[in-house]
Formats: sequence, C-alpha cells, structure tokens
Amino acid sequence: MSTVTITDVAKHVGVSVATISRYLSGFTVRNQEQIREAIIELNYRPSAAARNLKSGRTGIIAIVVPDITNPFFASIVEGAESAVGEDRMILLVNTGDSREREEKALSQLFGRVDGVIMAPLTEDEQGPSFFSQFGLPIVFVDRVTKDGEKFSSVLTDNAKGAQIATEYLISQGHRKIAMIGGPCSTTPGKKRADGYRTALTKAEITLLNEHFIESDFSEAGGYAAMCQLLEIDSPPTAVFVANNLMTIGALHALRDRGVSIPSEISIIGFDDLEFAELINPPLTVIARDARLQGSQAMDLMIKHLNNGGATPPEHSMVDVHLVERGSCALPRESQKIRSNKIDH
Amino acid sequence: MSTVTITDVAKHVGVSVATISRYLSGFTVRNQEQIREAIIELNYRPSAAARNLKSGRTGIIAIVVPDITNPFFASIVEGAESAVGEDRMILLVNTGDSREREEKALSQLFGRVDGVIMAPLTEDEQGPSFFSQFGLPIVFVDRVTKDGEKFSSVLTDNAKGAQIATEYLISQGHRKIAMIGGPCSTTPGKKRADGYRTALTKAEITLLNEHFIESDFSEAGGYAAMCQLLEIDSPPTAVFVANNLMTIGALHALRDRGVSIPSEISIIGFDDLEFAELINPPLTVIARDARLQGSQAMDLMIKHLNNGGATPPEHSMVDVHLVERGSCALPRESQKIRSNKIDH
DNA sequence: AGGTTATCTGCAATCGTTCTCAGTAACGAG
DNA sequence: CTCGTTACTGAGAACGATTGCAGATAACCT
Repeated sequence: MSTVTITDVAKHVGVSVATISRYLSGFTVRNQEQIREAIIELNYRPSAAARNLKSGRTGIIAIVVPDITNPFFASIVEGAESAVGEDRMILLVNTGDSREREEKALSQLFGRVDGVIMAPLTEDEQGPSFFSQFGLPIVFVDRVTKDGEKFSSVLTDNAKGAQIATEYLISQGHRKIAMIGGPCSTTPGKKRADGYRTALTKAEITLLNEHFIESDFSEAGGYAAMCQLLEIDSPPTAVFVANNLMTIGALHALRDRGVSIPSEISIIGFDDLEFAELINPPLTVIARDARLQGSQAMDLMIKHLNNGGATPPEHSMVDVHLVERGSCALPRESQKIRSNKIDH
Repeated sequence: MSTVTITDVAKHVGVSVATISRYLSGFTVRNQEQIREAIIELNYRPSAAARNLKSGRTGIIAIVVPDITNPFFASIVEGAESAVGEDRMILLVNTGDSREREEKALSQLFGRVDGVIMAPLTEDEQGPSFFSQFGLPIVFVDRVTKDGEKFSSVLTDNAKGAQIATEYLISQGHRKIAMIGGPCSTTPGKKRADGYRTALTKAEITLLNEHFIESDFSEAGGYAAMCQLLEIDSPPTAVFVANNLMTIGALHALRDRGVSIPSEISIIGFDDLEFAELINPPLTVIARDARLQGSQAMDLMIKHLNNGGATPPEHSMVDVHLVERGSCALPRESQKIRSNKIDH
C-alpha cells in the first residue's frame, strides 16, 4: 500500500534503480518522460532516511532557544526560518529555560541535524564544544558560551545599548538610576550590566548596590525586582530594565502600586514590543532587529554548510538604537525647575 | 576521527553487532559492563539516520503554523513542545501565511517526521488528505480543513467565544456593533463570524454589511479595517475584533485617530495578550488557553503514534471565557441615562 | 567499415542499524 | 545420559537510497 521505493519505479519503467537515482539527481537520462510519469503515477517519494544514511546530511538545521513564547526569540526563529531556503528545514528546540532539558535535547540532536543555531542558556555551557568535537557546526545567536570565539555568532551590541539607555536617563537629569538586569551568567545579562555601569561611571555617578538587581529575564522576575526597588530607602527616579519580559513585569508592578510613569518614575526597556506605543505612557526602549539576527545566523550556517564546513568563524553584530516615546521624563525633584526651559 | 559505528563498539568488546544493538534496546546481555564502558570510551552515538531507515520512524513530529511571531501560535508551539516527551522532538514549519511555502514545506515533510500537527492556512487544503493517503498521521490545531472530521483536532469554541463577546457588548446597550473578522476561508474566521451573527440575530439586531469587515488576521489588516469602520456614515459604537494581531492594529488605528476608548468606542478582542492590562484602558478580551491546545494536540498525536496509528480521530475543544477589563462601556448615546443606575 | 569518443547504463558495494533465525551453553528433570 | 527449557549469541538479510566501475550503445570522424 504505502511505501513506494525507487525499485518500484525502476521496475515500472524497466530500467535500473541507478537510472532513477540519476534522474532524481538531475542527470540527463534516456527515458526522462517515462520516469517522470511513473513517479507521478506511483506517487513515489524518495526516502529521506535512506538519503540521510548514504549522504550523512539531513537537510535539517536545529535552532535552540530558551523560550519561544518570548517575542524576541519568536522573531529570531522567524528570521532564521525565512532564510533557511528551499532544501532545508528547521528543527525547533525550546529549552524552557531549563538546563536539564537543554542538555537532553542537545544530546538528541547529533545525527539528526546538519547544524545548530543556538542561544545558550548560560555562558558556562559545555554542550557546544562537545558538538564541535563531533564536527557539528554551531552558530550562536544573541548569546554565546565562554569559548564562543571559536564559533560563528550573531550578537547585539548589548553594552552599547545599555549605555545609550542609561545615558539617555542621565541626560534627562536623573542621578538615581536603577537597573533590573538579567542573569550575569548570560551574555546579554552581563554586557548590559557593563553598559549601565560604564554610563554611570562616565557621568561620575556612584553605583549603589541596591540599585542594581540581578533578575532572571522573566516577567515574574521583573515584577519582583521592581517591587524591591520601590521599597528601598532612596528609591530610584529612573529604571533601566534589561529585557522585554522583565519590562512587562515591571510595568505591572508599577501599575499595581499606583506609581505613575513618567512623573514618579521613568522607565526604559531593552527590546521593543509590538504594543509599546499602546501602553500608557508609550514605552521608550532600546530596539534592535531580532528578525535580522535570526536570518543572519541562518545565513552564516548555510554558508558554512555549503563550504563543506571549512569556513573560519565569523562574528556579526546587529545595531541597537533608542526609540524615544513617553515613559521617560525629568526626575520629580528637578521637574519644575527644568520645565521652564522646555517650554521656551 | 568522527563517526564511530556500532561495529567499532562490537569489535572493541569482542562481540557481534547484534549484541550491541540488543544492549542498546534494553535487553540483558552478558557483557553489559564492558559494552557500557566501550560506548563511553569510543564516544559512540547511534546513527539516527540508520535507525530511521530500519525502523521507519524518525522520532520527530512536525508542527506547522502560519506565523510563529503571533503569540498565540508561539504558545501553541510551546505547549506542544512541553508535551512531546523525552524521545521525540519537534520540527517547526513556519509558513509565513504563504500558501506556496506551506505546500512546499508539507511536501518535504513526508519521510522526515512521524506525524504532523498543523494549523492549516485555509480550510480548502488538499495537503492533509494527501498526507493521510501516505499514512502520515495528522492532528489539527486551532484550524481544520474541510475534510477535518476524518482527523483528530483540538479546536476552540470559536462560535461561542464570538457570541459571548457580542452579547457582552449588547448587554451594555450597544446596538451598532461592528466586527473585524478573519478570512472566512479559515475555521476561526468563519466560526467567529457565525457567533457574531448569532448574537445579533438573537438580540434582533439587523446586521449591516458595512459593519462586518473580513480582514486577514494581521496587524496591518486590523488597522485598515478599523480605519474603514471609522469612516462609514453611522460608525459603530462597539467593535469585536476577531484575533489578537488585528486587535493591536485596531488599537493603533484608534490611537492615531485620537478616538478614545471606551467613551467613544468600545472594543473587545479575541485572544488575550500579555500586556492587555497595561494598555490604556486595559483591554477586555475573550481568552482561551493556547498552551493547552498545543499540549493536547501533542498528546493526541503521541497517543495515536503509540497505538500504532489505529486510533479513531478524536475531537477536543478548549473552553473560552470573557476577561472583563476596561475597554468596553456604555455607548455614547445612552451613557448619561445609564450611569445613574450604575452609581446606585 | 573501423576506430575513437561521448553518453548513458546496470551491477554491486555501501551507509549503520535492526531483526529473524539458527545455534550454543547451562541446567534441572526424568 | 538424554531431553527439554531457558537465556543468550552471531551470521546475515534487510531498510532505500547513492555511486564507482566497467560495459554497452550511439554518434562521429577518417
């Protein structure tokens, strides 16, 4: 009933399987027409498994992300998918922020895919080097591991973005600027904290320990962190939140506490949100092109694959920029003084 | 260097390949210890390709969605992923709302995956029945094709949801209720339009053609549709928007036109949004558990696969409910009259 | 017609497993 | 001592394609 093999087609036409195989690979053969018709008539589909076994390639590229529900990663995946081309497909691995699941999934990947595009959970990951040991190419996206230099990567200028955000707040007159950061074990978590500190240092603002909270890039984490900030003795007049989910959490916290933005507190997020303009006030953010990151990562992977895996690692960096909306303003104390200047 | 095969392990231990194979499948063999050690020492990984070829199963389940960027589908994928279990993985196909890409991808799927979970682009799709012809199991999620009865599915009670939404608006006193719908070629598009009409009919409100706009489930489509609604002679006092993306678009349109919600127009969406509470006013929606839909679909698929594909199709329906927030209120005309009643 | 290419063809090995089948060893029962 | 049972083993045939090799056919030239 079901499985029609190359042998069936060969018999039907009256040639050898080799001829059918050659026809399929694009060589010119004598009975092109009859073969074409036989394939259609018999409804023949080449077995991917058999091909994989012979050729050693699967035509599948894995993409490993911590959380597909995060719009940022969804965009990365979408970008990668858009660049994957006709003859390859994407295997998605959603690690759900769990180290255990990530490891288990990675170990399953070998032999099933031709390459792995991944955003590792943390920088101290042995999986990737383990892979390369087996000759499975890797491209890092958004995050790297500590030996990341050895592999291609597509990153964002996290430090620059964080610095721009912080300097923007400083330029508005804020001095008590807090940051809700991500885990410092991750690339973006670490780099964004660096950028924040750099900006403060350059402005000669001393960093208060209680103004930097290392959270976990989750909405709940952002919520908790913001609550914590609101309860300290000298609460910040502005907050830089290091990713989209935490920003949502922080906004929820502010809303629940009845703290008004930006009159009581200014807030700036990292990563734009589809609805940033719709909230009240519209959210000011540091934005970047996630989709581009995904497609660039895929391009790098395909280039590597097509070159027979002999390309040196390439490192790409996508740019960040400030999107000014309405969630940042002068700090409360100086508001009256300055407002004259503005109304000129 | 790289590829260590089962034969290498067999030689190393001094037994036949069959014994190694049996050990791997969990049978008790004599030299368990030595085999285990040899596998570790040689760093042997069974070839997935060879296994596929012999067994005919790949351990991969495809999930086909129109747009992974849509949080709803991202949640479905996440739910499916969470239920996939240890010994299987997910192959993601993002069709990007393109019929062509969907067809091409589907044709690539055969032989690469053990089953397909899909949200078809439209109901008049021949792909699925084409698949089942080959014995590839299918589970529909969120949407079905016209011969969908023959396959398992996990749907939402779309009609009920739309009816609840519309009746909610009616109960607030609205009579001029518009709907921004999805393509009627899709299951949710059609059913939600049905529910809307049912509610109007039951309330003896005549449906104006100009109050029903068939859009495309995209943000841009929602934007355009809302603009269109605002320009008609007798503009509606309330709008039911049939999905999340179009709701975002509609909100943008209202914001750009300076139409205030809910005093000038009420709006209710289908599908909750992470930030629904953060916008101004908080958005009232019909909600459902997308993650659950994904995991149920996966459960159905796994059940089917484990039963050797001999299960009859099952149809599951996840419930919808109204989440009342602040984007709906009395229509402008009756506001004053009614407000007394409310303030009692 | 005969020789030389240029094309195309089939045979058979190969990829790395799984699985059937026949066979061996150990052991207790008769 | 023989037989039956249990518990494991190895040889070898698949699975369905690709590909090197050598042979066959046709085409072309002298």
